Amino acid sequence: MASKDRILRQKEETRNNILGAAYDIVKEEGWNGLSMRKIADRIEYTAPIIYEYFSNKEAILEELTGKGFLKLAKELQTAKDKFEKPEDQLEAMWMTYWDFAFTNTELYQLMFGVQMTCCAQRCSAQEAPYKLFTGVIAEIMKDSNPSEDIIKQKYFTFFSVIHGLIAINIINKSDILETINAQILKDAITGIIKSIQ
Amino acid sequence: MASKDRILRQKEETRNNILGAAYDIVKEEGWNGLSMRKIADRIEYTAPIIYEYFSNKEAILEELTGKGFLKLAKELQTAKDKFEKPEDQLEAMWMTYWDFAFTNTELYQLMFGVQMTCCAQRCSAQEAPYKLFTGVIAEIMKDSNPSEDIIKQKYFTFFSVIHGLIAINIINKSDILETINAQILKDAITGIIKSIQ
DNA sequence: TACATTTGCCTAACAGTGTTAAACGATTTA
DNA sequence: TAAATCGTTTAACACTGTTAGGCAAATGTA
Repeated sequence: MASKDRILRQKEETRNNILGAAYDIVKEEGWNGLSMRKIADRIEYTAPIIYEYFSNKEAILEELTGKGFLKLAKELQTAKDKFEKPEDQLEAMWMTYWDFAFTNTELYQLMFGVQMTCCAQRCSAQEAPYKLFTGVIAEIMKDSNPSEDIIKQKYFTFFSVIHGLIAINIINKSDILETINAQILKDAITGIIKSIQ
Repeated sequence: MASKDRILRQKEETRNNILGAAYDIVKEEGWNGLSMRKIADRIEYTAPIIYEYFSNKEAILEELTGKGFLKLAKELQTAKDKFEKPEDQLEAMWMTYWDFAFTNTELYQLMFGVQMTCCAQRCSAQEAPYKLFTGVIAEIMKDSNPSEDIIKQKYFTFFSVIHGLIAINIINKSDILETINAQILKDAITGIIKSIQ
């Protein structure tokens, strides 16, 4: 009964086709453009058969997420293997992480819940917090006569740490110890302030 | 014709009611639970009248985003006003920012595009990158015999900066100068590595 | 007061979504 | 050959955002 094998192989293939089609659609039309019927169209089937491979749409996303983490882990490993000293390894790994996010943006969005806000056209209100922060930063740095770009950079440094920390906490729903949060937050803020004084 | 005024006031009121109802629904059922018909139900109207106040659903979200930034700016301002020295102001402002994110989580999610990933049950694959990083961090810190929590903390510090930086870049779609990104990234990575050696 | 116009609001509908149940033809099994 | 199973589709349900049409009350005009 070698035909059993062939059928199993075909099943595995269409399973992969579904995942591939889904990711292709997302790359072309974004996450909002993804629908079961569109996936079915690509693999030249009708929508209901997808449910014989995945229990629902979310299951497809979860599998893609899993594949994403696997791919990331693999790239991190090869980055690590290029160096001997752990300091160099760590730097290479984070650089790889950075690159991964931008060569697989859609995947990264799925894995870490980064949504493109509808309000991309920076509603003018968005400027107010920005100006408040940069104003104070400029005040602290006034002795060294910093350029606009330097101030912007310092602002983004602050923003990155704190927004990043907030994001993990929201996504992981307070899986992280409160003390760790407080420690990182305090370290980051005082550290960056010191570095700009 | 004072009735004109009353009608205008009523219009403004239902406009606010729509925004309020929308935000209430989101707080109760999350962003996926928000629909035009549910909003209409709350304000005791039918869905189409909402379109006399907002051109579409996205316009409602945009207005909420705007309100969010306004509220944030106000809170930042009062935090700033409590101190004289700019260093203290900046610290107070970022702490306020932090608090804002967690007392207005849904709003923050909308403003900065933080999605709760479906894969909240940390698909085991998610562990692989985590273990890779913490492994190397532990190696660097091995002389000081660090606890699990300390290593976790260092990992999250890295993650925060880099994920935060990635998130801004994805959301703002490369509005930020490449040089600034490179600078922050390099500063952060080498800085944190130095701090754990 | 009588007619015309505007306003406020609703019902119905369209096209799309995720998902399920029923059916139907082909293939495999007994 | 008859029965059972499999792969696939059609049809439907309950939603979604959004638009067009209509009805009835309020308003403006003669």
